[in-house]
Amino acid sequence: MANIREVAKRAGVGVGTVSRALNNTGYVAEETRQKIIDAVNELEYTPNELAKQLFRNRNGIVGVMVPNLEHPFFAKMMRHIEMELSKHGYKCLACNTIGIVNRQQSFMDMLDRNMVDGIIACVDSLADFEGRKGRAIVSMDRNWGPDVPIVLSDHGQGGRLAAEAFLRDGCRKVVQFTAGRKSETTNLRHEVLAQILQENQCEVITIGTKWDALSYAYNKSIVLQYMDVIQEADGLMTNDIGAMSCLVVAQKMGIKVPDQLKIIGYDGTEITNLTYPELSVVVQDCGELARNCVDMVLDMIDGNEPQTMRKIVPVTWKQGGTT
Amino acid sequence: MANIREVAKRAGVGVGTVSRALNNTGYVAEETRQKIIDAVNELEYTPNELAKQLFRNRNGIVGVMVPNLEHPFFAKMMRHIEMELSKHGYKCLACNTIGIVNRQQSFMDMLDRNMVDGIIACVDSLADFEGRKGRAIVSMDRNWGPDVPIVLSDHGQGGRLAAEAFLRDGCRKVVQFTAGRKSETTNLRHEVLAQILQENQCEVITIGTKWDALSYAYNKSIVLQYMDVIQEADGLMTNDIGAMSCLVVAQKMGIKVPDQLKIIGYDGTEITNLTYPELSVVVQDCGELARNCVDMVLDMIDGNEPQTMRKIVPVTWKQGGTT
DNA sequence: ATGAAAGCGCTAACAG
DNA sequence: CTGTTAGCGCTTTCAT
Repeated sequence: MANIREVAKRAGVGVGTVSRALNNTGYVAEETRQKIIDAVNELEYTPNELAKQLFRNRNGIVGVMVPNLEHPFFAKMMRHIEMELSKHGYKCLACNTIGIVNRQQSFMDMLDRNMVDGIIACVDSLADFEGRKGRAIVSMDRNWGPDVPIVLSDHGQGGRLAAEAFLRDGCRKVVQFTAGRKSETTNLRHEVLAQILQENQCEVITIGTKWDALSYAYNKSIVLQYMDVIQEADGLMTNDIGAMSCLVVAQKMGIKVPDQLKIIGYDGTEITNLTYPELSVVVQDCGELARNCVDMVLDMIDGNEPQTMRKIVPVTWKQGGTT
Repeated sequence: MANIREVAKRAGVGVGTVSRALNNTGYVAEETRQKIIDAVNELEYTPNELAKQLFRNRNGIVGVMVPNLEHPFFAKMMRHIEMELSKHGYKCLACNTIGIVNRQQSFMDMLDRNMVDGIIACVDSLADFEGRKGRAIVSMDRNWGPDVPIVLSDHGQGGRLAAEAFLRDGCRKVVQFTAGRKSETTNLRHEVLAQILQENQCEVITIGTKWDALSYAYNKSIVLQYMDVIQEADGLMTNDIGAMSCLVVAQKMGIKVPDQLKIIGYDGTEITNLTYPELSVVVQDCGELARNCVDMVLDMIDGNEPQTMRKIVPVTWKQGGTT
């Protein structure tokens, strides 16, 4: 645990010279540099990042909040965000917000305490954003008001793609499960789906749930609870997990998919490859979402105003065997 | 961005007093305390954690390495580890190691640079552990040699539970896909399974793969590649994703599960609820694994020797519809 | 009970 | 080219 002063002493130079040599900043004679390198090796010196961080008032860490790290969609986002951050030399501090009171607030506080340089938040409520205008915060897929830039999928397009698939298959009565709060940006998919289907004389039943809790058991219980509604429908759309739950329950009850019921998953995470038939899905481009979140937050950390307050990323359709 | 000196000046006291008041350390008169609190509020002062961290030479962060944050098992571990760390006031720095060269090494370096107080590693190779004896490193499920304490599931028991299920169902020929390197602790499950089955006149075919890459596509391609072998078998065990891939492919080919083929998943992540029939699985207790990893690493951060170099956590059997 | 002062380990400005 | 010095913002003796 040698420090820079010991290295300097051993090399017979001043600490400033050591710092310059090690950081390649400013001039240092080749001979001197070599003496310093030797001293570093002999002492097994490694710079203390904590001291650098204090000096710079930065620590190169971005906090990433999601409701649940285990949820396939958020896990995927987290993977992409972490890799993208690492490309830029940043580290990723991960945080589950569900199930821990005040977790979100304490995470936001870390910005003030300089424990993170910025935050990417994929969570619902806007708790404690007040007074943090100008801080490096980017929201993923949730509207936190006019002061927080948001990166999100084109859910209007998502709703349209799903509607077109249902119409293509001649559906007359489609059920959709919505998640979380009304008036969320993410509910646009359901509004667009309903509008397009209704314009085409297809009935739409919209059922509100709180899937976001991501209890697989809860998902299934909801499906079971509404099974009578589903049985009378010929189409269904909800998030991946919900859709897969429906598929399983429908199969168990002898409903033929896709003959009697078309099912569309929203998100398109990898797990939708693991059913039979494979789920037809609207795919969110997590790589691109992550890239935009990271670019924006790093730009803000550098002190710039957000280039845009709203970045929309296209979604794609992936045909499976359930439509 | 007021600092402690400005607060002190405003309150008309010394910085030491402010520090003591804010941290409840040492005496401070009620009247003085109040003046300080007022100053804090007026200035909207928040302590700079970076400075505290330098002083303590700790930052309250534990690095957690996994191959892939998106893999259901590692995502589950990450969730549990993060929640467990947060219970103890620690933060979780997440890291994907797959697909980025030298990622693991640079993560290990962070220990030396004081960028993390400790590391929980769920990765294969032992790159760069050399010379770090005594550092706060805990390994999850991988043997990194005698100097690194390890927390792992009782894979012997896991193999036994699976074997018993196959025998109960009268299997005569069981295929198992092994993942990653030979001689891994995790391969014990396959050895025990093979031994028990063979003792009971049940043939065992062991096929080595590199599932760990966690490409769902790769999983499926492997299953397809060995489909002729699988078709002649009446039992199959591999990790959750592999097992689900098999289930899908088998169903697609008209193989009846579980009548013609019994399938057992190893890990027991939530996604195994999402097939029909639900997968029968050996469940790893990620909560308990996480608790032990965290307890050990925090203990080591406190400067203690590991209480044990090997902590084994029981697994459980969960009966699904595929056996 | 409190203020002054000495660091924590590093960087950067400044004078030579 | 290099050594010295003054901080970064905080905590903690140590007198008083």
